[in-house]
Amino acid sequence: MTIKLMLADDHRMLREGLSRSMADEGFDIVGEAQDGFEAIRMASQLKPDVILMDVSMPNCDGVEACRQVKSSGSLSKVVMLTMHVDKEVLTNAIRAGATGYLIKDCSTREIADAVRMAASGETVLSPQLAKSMLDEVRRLDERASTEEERVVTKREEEVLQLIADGCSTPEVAEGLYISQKTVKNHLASIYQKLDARDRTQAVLQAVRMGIVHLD
Amino acid sequence: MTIKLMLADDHRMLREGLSRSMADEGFDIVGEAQDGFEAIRMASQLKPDVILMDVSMPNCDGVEACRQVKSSGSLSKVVMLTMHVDKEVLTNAIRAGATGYLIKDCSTREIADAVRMAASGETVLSPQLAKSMLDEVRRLDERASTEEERVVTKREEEVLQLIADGCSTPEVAEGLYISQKTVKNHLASIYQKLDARDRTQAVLQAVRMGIVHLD
DNA sequence: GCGTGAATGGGCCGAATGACCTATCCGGGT
DNA sequence: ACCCGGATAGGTCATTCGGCCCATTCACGC
Repeated sequence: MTIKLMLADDHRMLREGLSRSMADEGFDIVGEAQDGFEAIRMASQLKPDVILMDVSMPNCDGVEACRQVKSSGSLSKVVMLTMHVDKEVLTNAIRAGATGYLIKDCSTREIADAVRMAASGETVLSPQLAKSMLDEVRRLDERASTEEERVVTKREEEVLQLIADGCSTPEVAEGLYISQKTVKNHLASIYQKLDARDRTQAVLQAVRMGIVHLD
Repeated sequence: MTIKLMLADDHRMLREGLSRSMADEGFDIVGEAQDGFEAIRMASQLKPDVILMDVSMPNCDGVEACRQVKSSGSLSKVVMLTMHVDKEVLTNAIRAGATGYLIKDCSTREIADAVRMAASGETVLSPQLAKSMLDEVRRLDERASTEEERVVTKREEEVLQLIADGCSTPEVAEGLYISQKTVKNHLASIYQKLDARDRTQAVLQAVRMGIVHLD
């Protein structure tokens, strides 16, 4: 039960290098396509378990080719290869039905692992991509947990969160055991700090800044 | 240059099974800890390349132990193991400085791959976790691109977007070349459909549903 | 043709909102 | 001892907002 692998990339050098490496890793290289159209044709004939597909190719790019292959009812898994980390392209690839997404400078070993995982139906992200996602988590997290340099005070933050949760001014007052007037004062202060002119903009800005969270 | 691996898990069965499997995969198992404190002590003495650390352990859980190890200046990479996919725990683990995050029912091969990647400094996510992240992308994407089954009409969507962009009622009216009254009518309709009682809640709900986008 | 829903518009009214002003109290830092 | 910022609270005011009536037009489908 060796895995049938198909390659699609317009650069001969890269294609042949990859072919050799993957063969060494024990995969059965059933075909190599030089452009998107060829990839679509070959996929339907060869029925590979996994297709390693370059994002940028002449005659129908990899994302579109992936979409075509998937919509043809093929069971082949598609792992996209790309030169750079690009969130936009990643999103499009996912939309097109790609099972994995790798950047090209990862090691032969990593590519092989990704192909094996894809063959078994697992979704695979390039470590660098996973890292960028996690970095984002870290970034958002830091914003949220920075006690110092806080733009709004703790109390103002509480007001914002309650408003985001759907409370009106009197309800916020009740929730915080303070008067409506104080709530309005906090809001006025918030508007200045967040450059907002009403509660709607203030909450949206707070969401953007990670100060409050949507359930 | 075999990779020095340390294990930290309170279940003897799992620890020994993992130890054997990882040894078979070619790793040098330099130590096994039974709880968080022991893990911290052993990490500083043994200086492993990678620590496979269970999230839940007596005497200082894995996340806290990871934090301690990292803050002690250790260069050991920490890969967290957990029973279930939990976004909250994942976030905490990342915050604590974990290099990877795996769920326990993944294969020996996957764990081995993860350890190798972690050792080389790559961030690793369990395929299932990566998948859940991608699923979220897919979900959001579908919401955004579903032409049919739209909850709010095109016009209502335009109103929502302008309000999210910071426009007041008269400004929305101006922007869409309609009267303020019509804007209010659209808003009233939106409130019903989105179960919101004011523009703030309507916009937040729209953001949650992917109907409008924050710049 | 007839109904339905989307989009447009009006009037009315009470409540909510935001702007601007003042004031007290407290804690931390100069 | 003094000042400052945060949190509390009040007043007044015009504006906005949302609820509740209503009507017209147009396009689509049955």
